[in-house]
Amino acid sequence: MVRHPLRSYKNSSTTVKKGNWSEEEDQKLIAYIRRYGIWNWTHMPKPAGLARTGKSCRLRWMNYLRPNIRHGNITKEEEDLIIELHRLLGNKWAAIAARLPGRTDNEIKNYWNSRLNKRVGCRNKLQILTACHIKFKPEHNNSSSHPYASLPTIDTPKLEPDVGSQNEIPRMSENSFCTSHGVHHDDKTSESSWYSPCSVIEEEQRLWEQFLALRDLEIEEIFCGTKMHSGATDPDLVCMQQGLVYHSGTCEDFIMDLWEK
DNA sequence: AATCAGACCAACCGCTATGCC
DNA sequence: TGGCATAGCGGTTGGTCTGAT
Repeated sequence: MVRHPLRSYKNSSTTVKKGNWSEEEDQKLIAYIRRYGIWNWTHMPKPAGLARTGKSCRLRWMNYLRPNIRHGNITKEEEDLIIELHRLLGNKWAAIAARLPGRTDNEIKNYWNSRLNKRVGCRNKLQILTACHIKFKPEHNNSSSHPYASLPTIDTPKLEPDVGSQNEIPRMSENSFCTSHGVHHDDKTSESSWYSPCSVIEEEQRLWEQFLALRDLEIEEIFCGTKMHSGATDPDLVCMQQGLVYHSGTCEDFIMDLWEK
């Protein structure tokens, strides 16, 4: 990927180059570091003959030029490890990269943002839906245009109806499914029937409520000292939301303690 | 063949952490 | 203890590539 030399700017008496690195610049940096080592990024560019900032040199070296860097071809094992580490550590790219020899935080971050984020996010949604015990059958009626129409069918454990209440939840069974039009009970022993319709908004609202309930449960579990088992929960946010103060250290320490265990 | 949108990714930027005086 | 310099981290930008139309 080539980046044009965007803009250069005057830094006191010298012009600082920005944008993509040329082969010549790379060689200069490599040669200099081989000869003198890394002693000070800020003051290194000038004696190295580079019209770059120290920051730029450091980034180029760390992400591209230093030995044992591996580029591309992230293996399935590495991918699984990234997903697992991200689940545990969140956006701590440096910490994740430290556990993947030869990979840089920048590469992992890019890989996550461009590929894994969507995939994992989608998978999490499906897990949430699974947890919500809802089964969709999009082909019925006009439901093909429904936003959930593309979702796969999910196994359907039973939900106890909120009998008698105004917001009665339709009874679900192995032969039931829910669409935006309502819950359909497909029982061979009786005629197919539809429970009261539920709008898309109501359905989405219920999904979110159930999602948040699950999240609350998870947060509660964390603060009860049990093992965190899913989701990259931001500990600071958790503290804020729950009005709690993690008094024996920072929230991050807490998460890291869990990680160590 | 031309155009466009989305994916990809190197590099930049701003902020924080750390070390030294 | 405070201030400064430097290193490091994570979010964002923007140029190129690629596949769809």
